[in-house]
Amino acid sequence: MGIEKEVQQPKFKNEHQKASINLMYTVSCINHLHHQQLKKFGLTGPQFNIMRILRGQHPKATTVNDLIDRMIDKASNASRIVEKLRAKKLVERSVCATDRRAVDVKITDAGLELLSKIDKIEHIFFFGSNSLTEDEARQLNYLLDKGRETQS
Amino acid sequence: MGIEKEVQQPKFKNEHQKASINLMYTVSCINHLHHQQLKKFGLTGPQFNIMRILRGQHPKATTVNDLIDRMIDKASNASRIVEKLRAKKLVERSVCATDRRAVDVKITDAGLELLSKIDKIEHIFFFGSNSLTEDEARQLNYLLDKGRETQS
DNA sequence: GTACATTTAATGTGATTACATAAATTTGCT
DNA sequence: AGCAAATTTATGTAATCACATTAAATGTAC
Repeated sequence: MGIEKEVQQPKFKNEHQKASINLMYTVSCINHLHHQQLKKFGLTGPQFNIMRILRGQHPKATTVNDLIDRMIDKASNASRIVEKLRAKKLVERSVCATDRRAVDVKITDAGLELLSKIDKIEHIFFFGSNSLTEDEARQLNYLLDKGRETQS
Repeated sequence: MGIEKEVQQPKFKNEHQKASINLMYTVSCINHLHHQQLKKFGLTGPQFNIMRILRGQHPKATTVNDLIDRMIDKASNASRIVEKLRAKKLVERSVCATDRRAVDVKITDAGLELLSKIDKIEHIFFFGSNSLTEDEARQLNYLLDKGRETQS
């Protein structure tokens, strides 16, 4: 269904305004889907995002600051999210050996195991995997990168 | 800057996964920008969204239920957002004449005036207005609509 | 007309977010 | 070395969100 129907707005000022609303609406749909599915595994979206980053670095540790840099939503509260994950024994936290201000975070075996379960619904993290061709997805990535260029 | 650099992830499993992350990252940027700018006018993003819907219907009233249907993020708490706007005298609320369960919401003159001020930074609500051509924005809209098709 | 299900909005709640601030450590300068 | 500035993380707080529940009005079947 086109965005006009979804938000019941028949006309937009221009394609750029429509794109702005279309983007926000699309991501809202994605987030709701992720939220629903991740709930079954006891994770929130930001928690899952951090877990994915940590798995990508495994077996190396990642500092909280690195996590912030790599996170999709850089404003979320990384250290409190890490604490939630630690309480669930999905990550370990330790003072960094070379910089005692920093905190090294590592995914645990239990964390890796949980992620491997979530891998079974991996397709929900692939946007348009059933409707867009690889080329179309590539084109979408190109347009997003280009559109972000002049955002301030 | 491409999404690989932004989230420091050199490789993705496929273009669809990259698109998913790219979408979420892009909208996170948009939201932060909107948040920063709207703060100056004392509005949050969802509040502004509702105000825009009400202006579009003006001078007709809109029920809370209609607002929910039209909102970009349909899960946010419409009636509490309306109450915030009413407290600022930007909207009026009245029991619907034909269905006393429903609540009619109307934008006030003060609300319209505030929106006309925000119109001066309208360009921030046009995604990629300085970097994407009209055709490219149209293509982006096409890909978003198509990609959403098979989301569940 | 009555009883029961449905619709519509508001509210209670626990969790999360945004933002400011604090505390500890490191860096850089002289 | 000594000291100010910068960096890194954690925390306090108010606002917001997700979700379940409640309350009121309407619709429907008999």
